[in-house]
Amino acid sequence: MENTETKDISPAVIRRLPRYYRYLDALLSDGIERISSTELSENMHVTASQIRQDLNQFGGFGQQGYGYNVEYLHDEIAKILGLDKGHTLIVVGTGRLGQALANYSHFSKLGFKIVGLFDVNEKVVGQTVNRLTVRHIDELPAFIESHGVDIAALTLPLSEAEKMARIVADCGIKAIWNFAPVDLYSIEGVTVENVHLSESLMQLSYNLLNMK
Amino acid sequence: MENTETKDISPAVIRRLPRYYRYLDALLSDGIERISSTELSENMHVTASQIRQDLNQFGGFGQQGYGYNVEYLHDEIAKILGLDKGHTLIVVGTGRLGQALANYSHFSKLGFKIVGLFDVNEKVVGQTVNRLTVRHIDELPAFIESHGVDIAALTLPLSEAEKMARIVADCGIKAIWNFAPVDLYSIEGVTVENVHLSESLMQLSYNLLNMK
DNA sequence: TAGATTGTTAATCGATTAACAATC
DNA sequence: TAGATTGTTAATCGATTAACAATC
Repeated sequence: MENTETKDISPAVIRRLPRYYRYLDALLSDGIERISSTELSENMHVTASQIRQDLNQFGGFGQQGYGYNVEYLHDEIAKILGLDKGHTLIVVGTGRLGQALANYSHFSKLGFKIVGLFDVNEKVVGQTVNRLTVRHIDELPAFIESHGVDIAALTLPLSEAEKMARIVADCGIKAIWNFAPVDLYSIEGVTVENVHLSESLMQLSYNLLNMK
Repeated sequence: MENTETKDISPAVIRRLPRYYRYLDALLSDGIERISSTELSENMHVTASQIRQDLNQFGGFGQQGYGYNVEYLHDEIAKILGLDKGHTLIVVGTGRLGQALANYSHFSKLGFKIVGLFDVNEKVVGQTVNRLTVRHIDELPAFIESHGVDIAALTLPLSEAEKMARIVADCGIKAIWNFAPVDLYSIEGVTVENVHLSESLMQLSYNLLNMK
Protein backbone atom coordinates (compact mmCIF):
# COMPACT_ATOMS: atom_id res chain seq x y z
CA MET A 1 0.00 0.00 0.00
CA GLU A 2 2.91 2.31 0.42
CA ASN A 3 6.09 2.86 -1.56
CA THR A 4 4.04 2.66 -4.70
CA GLU A 5 6.55 5.03 -6.30
CA THR A 6 9.41 2.60 -5.57
CA LYS A 7 9.07 0.20 -8.46
CA ASP A 8 11.59 -1.04 -10.99
CA ILE A 9 14.49 0.63 -9.25
CA SER A 10 17.79 -0.82 -10.38
CA PRO A 11 19.86 -2.71 -7.79
CA ALA A 12 22.87 -0.52 -8.52
CA VAL A 13 20.93 2.54 -7.40
CA ILE A 14 19.64 0.88 -4.25
CA ARG A 15 23.11 -0.19 -3.22
CA ARG A 16 24.17 3.46 -3.28
CA LEU A 17 21.32 4.82 -1.17
CA PRO A 18 22.84 4.07 2.24
CA ARG A 19 25.97 5.89 1.22
CA TYR A 20 24.01 8.95 0.12
CA TYR A 21 22.26 8.82 3.46
CA ARG A 22 25.54 8.76 5.33
CA TYR A 23 26.86 11.81 3.50
CA LEU A 24 23.63 13.73 3.96
CA ASP A 25 23.68 12.87 7.63
CA ALA A 26 27.17 14.33 7.91
CA LEU A 27 26.10 17.49 6.04
CA LEU A 28 23.12 17.84 8.36
CA SER A 29 25.41 17.55 11.41
CA ASP A 30 27.57 20.27 9.92
CA GLY A 31 24.51 22.51 9.65
CA ILE A 32 24.58 22.67 5.86
CA GLU A 33 21.14 23.48 4.48
CA ARG A 34 21.45 23.01 0.75
CA ILE A 35 23.75 21.18 -1.62
CA SER A 36 24.03 20.85 -5.38
CA SER A 37 24.69 17.58 -7.15
CA THR A 38 28.06 18.96 -8.20
CA GLU A 39 29.18 19.75 -4.66
CA LEU A 40 27.95 16.39 -3.40
CA SER A 41 29.72 14.65 -6.26
CA GLU A 42 33.02 16.21 -5.21
CA ASN A 43 32.49 15.04 -1.61
CA MET A 44 31.54 11.54 -2.57
CA HIS A 45 33.87 10.98 -5.51
CA VAL A 46 31.09 10.09 -7.93
CA THR A 47 29.68 12.00 -10.90
CA ALA A 48 27.01 14.66 -10.44
CA SER A 49 25.11 13.04 -13.26
CA GLN A 50 24.89 9.80 -11.36
CA ILE A 51 23.59 11.52 -8.26
CA ARG A 52 20.83 13.29 -10.19
CA GLN A 53 19.98 10.14 -12.10
CA ASP A 54 19.86 8.06 -8.92
CA LEU A 55 17.75 10.45 -6.88
CA ASN A 56 15.31 10.95 -9.70
CA GLN A 57 14.37 7.29 -9.63
CA PHE A 58 12.36 8.11 -6.52
CA GLY A 59 10.93 11.43 -7.64
CA GLY A 60 12.12 15.01 -7.91
CA PHE A 61 13.78 15.89 -4.62
CA GLY A 62 15.63 18.91 -5.93
CA GLN A 63 14.84 22.29 -7.36
CA GLN A 64 16.30 23.85 -10.47
CA GLY A 65 18.67 26.71 -9.74
CA TYR A 66 18.84 25.77 -6.05
CA GLY A 67 19.95 22.18 -5.64
CA TYR A 68 18.75 19.87 -2.87
CA ASN A 69 17.58 20.73 0.60
CA VAL A 70 19.80 18.58 2.79
CA GLU A 71 17.30 17.85 5.54
CA TYR A 72 14.47 17.08 3.15
CA LEU A 73 16.60 14.76 1.01
CA HIS A 74 18.02 13.11 4.12
CA ASP A 75 14.55 12.39 5.46
CA GLU A 76 13.22 11.18 2.12
CA ILE A 77 16.06 8.68 1.75
CA ALA A 78 15.43 7.53 5.33
CA LYS A 79 11.85 6.77 4.33
CA ILE A 80 12.92 4.94 1.18
CA LEU A 81 15.29 2.81 3.25
CA GLY A 82 12.65 2.21 5.91
CA LEU A 83 14.71 3.84 8.66
CA ASP A 84 11.58 5.63 9.87
CA LYS A 85 10.02 2.28 10.78
CA GLY A 86 12.16 1.88 13.90
CA HIS A 87 13.12 -1.72 13.24
CA THR A 88 13.83 -3.98 16.17
CA LEU A 89 16.81 -6.29 16.19
CA ILE A 90 18.04 -9.27 18.15
CA VAL A 91 21.60 -10.56 18.22
CA VAL A 92 22.00 -14.33 18.13
CA GLY A 93 25.46 -15.38 19.23
CA THR A 94 26.86 -13.21 22.00
CA GLY A 95 30.55 -13.67 21.30
CA ARG A 96 32.80 -10.65 20.89
CA LEU A 97 31.28 -9.73 17.56
CA GLY A 98 27.75 -10.00 18.95
CA GLN A 99 28.79 -7.88 21.91
CA ALA A 100 30.34 -5.33 19.57
CA LEU A 101 27.02 -4.99 17.74
CA ALA A 102 25.13 -4.74 21.03
CA ASN A 103 27.37 -1.85 22.04
CA TYR A 104 27.44 -0.02 18.74
CA SER A 105 25.53 3.20 19.37
CA HIS A 106 25.47 4.13 15.70
CA PHE A 107 22.62 1.75 14.89
CA SER A 108 20.12 3.44 17.18
CA LYS A 109 20.77 6.74 15.40
CA LEU A 110 19.64 4.98 12.24
CA GLY A 111 16.42 3.87 13.88
CA PHE A 112 17.41 0.33 14.75
CA LYS A 113 16.82 -0.86 18.30
CA ILE A 114 18.53 -3.90 19.76
CA VAL A 115 15.96 -5.54 22.01
CA GLY A 116 17.47 -8.92 22.82
CA LEU A 117 20.65 -10.99 22.98
CA PHE A 118 20.71 -14.77 22.69
CA ASP A 119 23.22 -17.56 23.00
CA VAL A 120 23.35 -21.33 23.39
CA ASN A 121 26.31 -21.27 25.76
CA GLU A 122 25.16 -21.56 29.37
CA LYS A 123 28.24 -19.62 30.53
CA VAL A 124 27.15 -16.59 28.53
CA VAL A 125 23.42 -16.81 29.27
CA GLY A 126 22.52 -14.49 32.14
CA GLN A 127 25.38 -12.06 31.54
CA THR A 128 24.59 -8.43 30.87
CA VAL A 129 25.82 -6.57 27.79
CA ASN A 130 24.87 -2.93 27.35
CA ARG A 131 21.94 -3.27 29.79
CA LEU A 132 20.56 -6.36 28.05
CA THR A 133 20.59 -9.77 29.67
CA VAL A 134 21.71 -12.63 27.43
CA ARG A 135 18.88 -15.14 27.05
CA HIS A 136 18.99 -18.79 26.11
CA ILE A 137 18.08 -19.58 22.55
CA ASP A 138 15.13 -21.66 23.79
CA GLU A 139 13.40 -18.44 24.79
CA LEU A 140 13.58 -17.16 21.22
CA PRO A 141 10.13 -18.19 19.91
CA ALA A 142 8.25 -16.67 22.84
CA PHE A 143 10.43 -13.56 22.77
CA ILE A 144 9.91 -12.92 19.07
CA GLU A 145 6.18 -13.37 19.45
CA SER A 146 5.88 -10.98 22.37
CA HIS A 147 8.30 -8.36 21.03
CA GLY A 148 7.59 -8.49 17.31
CA VAL A 149 11.23 -8.61 16.27
CA ASP A 150 12.07 -7.59 12.68
CA ILE A 151 15.71 -8.52 12.22
CA ALA A 152 18.03 -11.21 13.61
CA ALA A 153 21.77 -10.60 13.46
CA LEU A 154 23.54 -13.96 13.38
CA THR A 155 27.04 -13.66 14.83
CA LEU A 156 27.79 -17.35 14.94
CA PRO A 157 30.44 -19.79 13.79
CA LEU A 158 30.04 -21.17 10.28
CA SER A 159 28.95 -24.54 11.64
CA GLU A 160 25.93 -23.12 13.47
CA ALA A 161 24.78 -20.37 11.14
CA GLU A 162 22.65 -22.37 8.73
CA LYS A 163 20.79 -24.26 11.45
CA MET A 164 20.13 -21.10 13.45
CA ALA A 165 18.94 -19.23 10.35
CA ARG A 166 16.27 -21.86 9.93
CA ILE A 167 15.28 -21.61 13.59
CA VAL A 168 14.83 -17.84 13.56
CA ALA A 169 12.98 -18.09 10.25
CA ASP A 170 10.61 -20.63 11.78
CA CYS A 171 10.02 -18.17 14.61
CA GLY A 172 8.80 -15.62 12.07
CA ILE A 173 11.87 -13.43 11.58
CA LYS A 174 11.72 -11.79 8.14
CA ALA A 175 15.28 -10.45 7.85
CA ILE A 176 18.64 -12.00 8.70
CA TRP A 177 21.88 -10.09 9.03
CA ASN A 178 24.43 -12.83 8.61
CA PHE A 179 28.06 -12.58 9.73
CA ALA A 180 29.10 -16.20 9.12
CA PRO A 181 31.07 -17.01 5.95
CA VAL A 182 28.19 -18.79 4.24
CA ASP A 183 25.42 -17.73 1.89
CA LEU A 184 22.02 -18.50 3.35
CA TYR A 185 19.78 -19.38 0.44
CA SER A 186 16.72 -21.51 0.52
CA ILE A 187 15.08 -19.86 3.48
CA GLU A 188 11.69 -18.95 2.11
CA GLY A 189 10.26 -15.53 2.80
CA VAL A 190 13.36 -14.22 4.56
CA THR A 191 15.68 -11.55 3.22
CA VAL A 192 19.35 -12.08 4.01
CA GLU A 193 22.16 -9.56 4.06
CA ASN A 194 25.66 -10.93 4.43
CA VAL A 195 28.71 -9.32 5.99
CA HIS A 196 31.51 -11.47 4.70
CA LEU A 197 34.49 -10.07 6.56
CA SER A 198 37.01 -12.46 5.09
CA GLU A 199 35.93 -11.62 1.54
CA SER A 200 36.51 -7.98 2.32
CA LEU A 201 39.97 -8.81 3.66
CA MET A 202 40.79 -10.88 0.55
CA GLN A 203 39.76 -7.95 -1.60
CA LEU A 204 42.16 -5.77 0.35
CA SER A 205 44.91 -8.34 -0.19
CA TYR A 206 44.28 -8.26 -3.94
CA ASN A 207 44.38 -4.47 -4.01
CA LEU A 208 47.58 -4.44 -2.01
CA LEU A 209 49.20 -6.77 -4.52
CA ASN A 210 47.98 -4.82 -7.53
CA MET A 211 48.60 -1.25 -6.42
CA LYS A 212 49.84 1.17 -9.01
CA MET B 1 57.49 -7.94 -11.88
CA GLU B 2 54.88 -10.53 -11.16
CA ASN B 3 51.21 -10.78 -11.93
CA THR B 4 51.98 -9.65 -15.44
CA GLU B 5 49.02 -11.70 -16.64
CA THR B 6 46.71 -9.78 -14.31
CA LYS B 7 46.10 -6.67 -16.34
CA ASP B 8 42.92 -4.96 -17.40
CA ILE B 9 40.77 -7.19 -15.26
CA SER B 10 37.36 -5.66 -14.71
CA PRO B 11 36.45 -4.61 -11.15
CA ALA B 12 33.27 -6.70 -11.34
CA VAL B 13 35.32 -9.85 -11.85
CA ILE B 14 37.72 -9.03 -9.03
CA ARG B 15 34.89 -8.45 -6.59
CA ARG B 16 33.70 -12.00 -7.24
CA LEU B 17 37.05 -13.75 -6.73
CA PRO B 18 36.88 -14.03 -2.94
CA ARG B 19 33.50 -15.67 -3.24
CA TYR B 20 34.80 -18.23 -5.75
CA TYR B 21 37.62 -18.89 -3.34
CA ARG B 22 35.22 -19.50 -0.47
CA TYR B 23 33.20 -22.02 -2.47
CA LEU B 24 36.27 -23.84 -3.72
CA ASP B 25 37.56 -23.99 -0.17
CA ALA B 26 34.33 -25.66 0.91
CA LEU B 27 34.51 -28.15 -1.99
CA LEU B 28 38.09 -28.94 -1.06
CA SER B 29 37.06 -29.62 2.54
CA ASP B 30 34.38 -31.93 1.25
CA GLY B 31 37.03 -33.86 -0.67
CA ILE B 32 35.62 -32.98 -4.08
CA GLU B 33 38.32 -33.21 -6.75
CA ARG B 34 36.72 -31.78 -9.86
CA ILE B 35 33.83 -29.49 -10.67
CA SER B 36 32.25 -28.16 -13.84
CA SER B 37 31.16 -24.57 -14.32
CA THR B 38 27.57 -25.82 -14.44
CA GLU B 39 27.76 -27.59 -11.08
CA LEU B 40 29.51 -24.63 -9.50
CA SER B 41 26.93 -22.28 -10.97
CA GLU B 42 24.16 -24.24 -9.27
CA ASN B 43 25.97 -24.05 -5.94
CA MET B 44 26.69 -20.37 -6.19
CA HIS B 45 23.50 -19.16 -7.84
CA VAL B 46 25.28 -17.51 -10.75
CA THR B 47 25.45 -18.46 -14.43
CA ALA B 48 27.96 -21.02 -15.68
CA SER B 49 28.83 -18.60 -18.44
CA GLN B 50 29.87 -15.97 -15.94
CA ILE B 51 32.10 -18.41 -14.08
CA ARG B 52 33.90 -19.46 -17.26
CA GLN B 53 34.18 -15.86 -18.43
CA ASP B 54 35.51 -14.70 -15.06
CA LEU B 55 38.09 -17.43 -14.62
CA ASN B 56 39.34 -17.02 -18.15
CA GLN B 57 40.42 -13.48 -17.45
CA PHE B 58 43.36 -15.01 -15.60
CA GLY B 59 44.14 -17.82 -18.01
CA GLY B 60 42.75 -21.24 -18.77
CA PHE B 61 42.34 -23.06 -15.48
CA GLY B 62 40.00 -25.73 -16.80
CA GLN B 63 40.06 -28.55 -19.27
CA GLN B 64 37.48 -29.31 -21.95
CA GLY B 65 35.40 -32.36 -21.24
CA TYR B 66 36.61 -32.46 -17.62
CA GLY B 67 35.91 -29.16 -15.89
CA TYR B 68 38.11 -27.66 -13.23
CA ASN B 69 40.40 -29.36 -10.76
CA VAL B 70 39.20 -27.98 -7.42
CA GLU B 71 42.55 -27.88 -5.65
CA TYR B 72 44.40 -26.35 -8.58
CA LEU B 73 41.76 -23.66 -9.12
CA HIS B 74 41.61 -22.97 -5.39
CA ASP B 75 45.36 -22.47 -5.23
CA GLU B 76 45.48 -20.33 -8.36
CA ILE B 77 42.82 -17.99 -7.02
CA ALA B 78 44.72 -17.81 -3.73
CA LYS B 79 47.75 -16.61 -5.69
CA ILE B 80 45.71 -14.06 -7.64
CA LEU B 81 44.35 -12.70 -4.36
CA GLY B 82 47.78 -12.71 -2.76
CA LEU B 83 46.76 -15.12 -0.01
CA ASP B 84 50.02 -17.01 -0.50
CA LYS B 85 51.95 -13.94 0.66
CA GLY B 86 51.08 -14.51 4.31
CA HIS B 87 50.12 -10.92 5.03
CA THR B 88 50.59 -9.58 8.53
CA LEU B 89 47.94 -7.51 10.21
CA ILE B 90 47.62 -5.24 13.20
CA VAL B 91 44.39 -4.19 14.86
CA VAL B 92 44.18 -0.57 15.94
CA GLY B 93 41.41 -0.01 18.45
CA THR B 94 40.96 -2.93 20.83
CA GLY B 95 37.30 -2.48 21.64
CA ARG B 96 34.91 -5.39 21.25
CA LEU B 97 35.08 -5.32 17.47
CA GLY B 98 38.88 -5.24 17.54
CA GLN B 99 38.85 -8.14 19.99
CA ALA B 100 36.45 -10.04 17.77
CA LEU B 101 38.89 -9.70 14.86
CA ALA B 102 41.81 -10.73 17.06
CA ASN B 103 39.94 -13.91 17.99
CA TYR B 104 38.63 -14.79 14.57
CA SER B 105 40.47 -17.96 13.59
CA HIS B 106 39.18 -17.87 10.02
CA PHE B 107 41.68 -15.21 8.94
CA SER B 108 44.74 -17.33 9.64
CA LYS B 109 43.33 -20.04 7.38
CA LEU B 110 43.35 -17.44 4.63
CA GLY B 111 47.00 -16.65 5.25
CA PHE B 112 46.55 -13.53 7.35
CA LYS B 113 48.41 -13.31 10.64
CA ILE B 114 47.47 -10.86 13.36
CA VAL B 115 50.75 -9.75 14.90
CA GLY B 116 49.78 -6.79 17.08
CA LEU B 117 46.99 -5.01 18.90
CA PHE B 118 47.02 -1.31 19.69
CA ASP B 119 44.93 1.17 21.61
CA VAL B 120 45.12 4.67 23.02
CA ASN B 121 43.19 3.83 26.17
CA GLU B 122 45.57 3.21 29.10
CA LYS B 123 42.99 0.88 30.67
CA VAL B 124 43.16 -1.45 27.69
CA VAL B 125 46.91 -1.26 27.09
CA GLY B 126 48.66 -4.22 28.72
CA GLN B 127 45.64 -6.53 28.54
CA THR B 128 45.98 -9.80 26.69
CA VAL B 129 43.66 -10.82 23.86
CA ASN B 130 44.21 -14.15 22.14
CA ARG B 131 47.82 -14.33 23.37
CA LEU B 132 48.65 -10.82 22.17
CA THR B 133 49.35 -7.97 24.56
CA VAL B 134 47.65 -4.69 23.71
CA ARG B 135 50.27 -2.03 23.05
CA HIS B 136 50.01 1.74 23.23
CA ILE B 137 49.67 3.51 19.95
CA ASP B 138 52.97 5.33 20.58
CA GLU B 139 54.78 2.04 19.99
CA LEU B 140 53.28 1.77 16.52
CA PRO B 141 56.10 3.26 14.39
CA ALA B 142 58.81 1.11 15.95
CA PHE B 143 56.59 -1.98 15.80
CA ILE B 144 55.75 -1.57 12.14
CA GLU B 145 59.39 -1.04 11.28
CA SER B 146 60.58 -4.13 13.15
CA HIS B 147 57.71 -6.41 12.09
CA GLY B 148 57.06 -5.23 8.52
CA VAL B 149 53.29 -5.01 8.93
CA ASP B 150 51.20 -5.07 5.75
CA ILE B 151 47.67 -4.23 6.87
CA ALA B 152 46.13 -2.14 9.65
CA ALA B 153 42.56 -2.88 10.68
CA LEU B 154 41.04 0.28 12.13
CA THR B 155 38.27 -0.56 14.59
CA LEU B 156 37.81 2.91 15.96
CA PRO B 157 35.06 5.44 16.52
CA LEU B 158 34.26 7.74 13.60
CA SER B 159 35.91 10.66 15.36
CA GLU B 160 39.32 8.95 15.54
CA ALA B 161 39.42 6.98 12.30
CA GLU B 162 40.66 9.68 9.94
CA LYS B 163 43.46 10.83 12.22
CA MET B 164 44.61 7.28 12.92
CA ALA B 165 44.53 6.40 9.23
CA ARG B 166 47.01 9.17 8.62
CA ILE B 167 49.21 8.00 11.47
CA VAL B 168 49.44 4.39 10.28
CA ALA B 169 50.02 5.63 6.71
CA ASP B 170 52.91 7.78 7.93
CA CYS B 171 54.34 4.67 9.59
CA GLY B 172 54.45 2.98 6.20
CA ILE B 173 51.28 0.84 6.26
CA LYS B 174 50.13 0.22 2.70
CA ALA B 175 46.63 -1.18 3.33
CA ILE B 176 43.86 -0.08 5.68
CA TRP B 177 40.86 -2.19 6.61
CA ASN B 178 38.47 0.44 7.87
CA PHE B 179 35.47 -0.27 10.11
CA ALA B 180 34.47 3.32 10.90
CA PRO B 181 31.55 4.85 8.97
CA VAL B 182 33.71 7.17 6.90
CA ASP B 183 35.43 6.92 3.53
CA LEU B 184 39.16 7.44 3.84
CA TYR B 185 40.26 9.17 0.68
CA SER B 186 43.26 11.34 0.25
CA ILE B 187 45.75 9.04 1.88
CA GLU B 188 48.41 8.71 -0.79
CA GLY B 189 49.81 5.30 -1.61
CA VAL B 190 47.45 3.42 0.71
CA THR B 191 44.68 1.12 -0.39
CA VAL B 192 41.55 1.22 1.75
CA GLU B 193 38.83 -1.36 2.12
CA ASN B 194 35.76 -0.33 4.05
CA VAL B 195 33.39 -2.46 6.09
CA HIS B 196 30.42 -0.18 6.51
CA LEU B 197 28.22 -2.18 8.85
CA SER B 198 25.47 0.40 9.06
CA GLU B 199 25.18 0.61 5.29
CA SER B 200 24.72 -3.13 5.21
CA LEU B 201 22.01 -2.87 7.84
CA MET B 202 20.25 -0.09 5.91
CA GLN B 203 20.31 -2.28 2.82
CA LEU B 204 18.64 -5.02 4.84
CA SER B 205 16.01 -2.56 6.02
CA TYR B 206 15.27 -1.59 2.41
CA ASN B 207 14.98 -5.21 1.36
CA LEU B 208 12.70 -5.94 4.28
CA LEU B 209 10.41 -3.09 3.23
CA ASN B 210 10.39 -4.11 -0.42
CA MET B 211 10.00 -7.87 -0.17
CA LYS B 212 7.84 -9.57 -2.72
C1' DT C 1 15.21 38.71 -16.19
C1' DA C 2 19.70 36.17 -15.88
C1' DG C 3 22.02 32.51 -13.67
C1' DA C 4 22.06 28.24 -11.73
C1' DT C 5 20.98 23.72 -11.45
C1' DT C 6 17.77 20.10 -11.82
C1' DG C 7 15.23 16.47 -14.46
C1' DT C 8 15.51 13.65 -18.31
C1' DT C 9 16.68 11.91 -22.83
C1' DA C 10 20.14 10.08 -25.71
C1' DA C 11 24.82 8.24 -26.25
C1' DT C 12 28.33 5.57 -24.43
C1' DC C 13 30.36 2.30 -21.90
C1' DG C 14 30.80 -1.98 -19.35
C1' DA C 15 29.09 -6.30 -17.77
C1' DT C 16 26.38 -10.43 -18.49
C1' DT C 17 24.56 -14.05 -21.11
C1' DA C 18 24.09 -17.00 -25.10
C1' DA C 19 26.01 -19.78 -28.42
C1' DC C 20 29.17 -22.69 -30.39
C1' DA C 21 33.66 -24.06 -32.15
C1' DA C 22 37.75 -25.97 -30.05
C1' DT C 23 39.53 -29.71 -27.61
C1' DC C 24 40.27 -32.86 -23.89
C1' DT D 1 35.64 -42.09 -31.39
C1' DA D 2 31.72 -39.91 -28.81
C1' DG D 3 30.58 -37.10 -25.03
C1' DA D 4 31.47 -33.50 -22.18
C1' DT D 5 32.75 -29.16 -21.10
C1' DT D 6 35.85 -25.42 -21.66
C1' DG D 7 37.42 -21.07 -23.93
C1' DT D 8 35.91 -17.35 -26.50
C1' DT D 9 33.26 -14.56 -29.69
C1' DA D 10 29.13 -12.18 -30.54
C1' DA D 11 24.63 -10.48 -28.85
C1' DT D 12 22.14 -8.58 -25.26
C1' DC D 13 21.32 -6.23 -21.39
C1' DG D 14 22.07 -2.83 -17.83
C1' DA D 15 24.45 1.01 -15.86
C1' DT D 16 26.92 5.31 -16.36
C1' DT D 17 27.87 9.59 -18.42
C1' DA D 18 27.02 13.50 -21.37
C1' DA D 19 24.20 16.96 -22.92
C1' DC D 20 20.69 20.16 -22.76
C1' DA D 21 15.96 21.72 -22.38
C1' DA D 22 12.98 22.83 -18.54
C1' DT D 23 12.40 25.66 -14.74
C1' DC D 24 13.20 27.65 -10.28
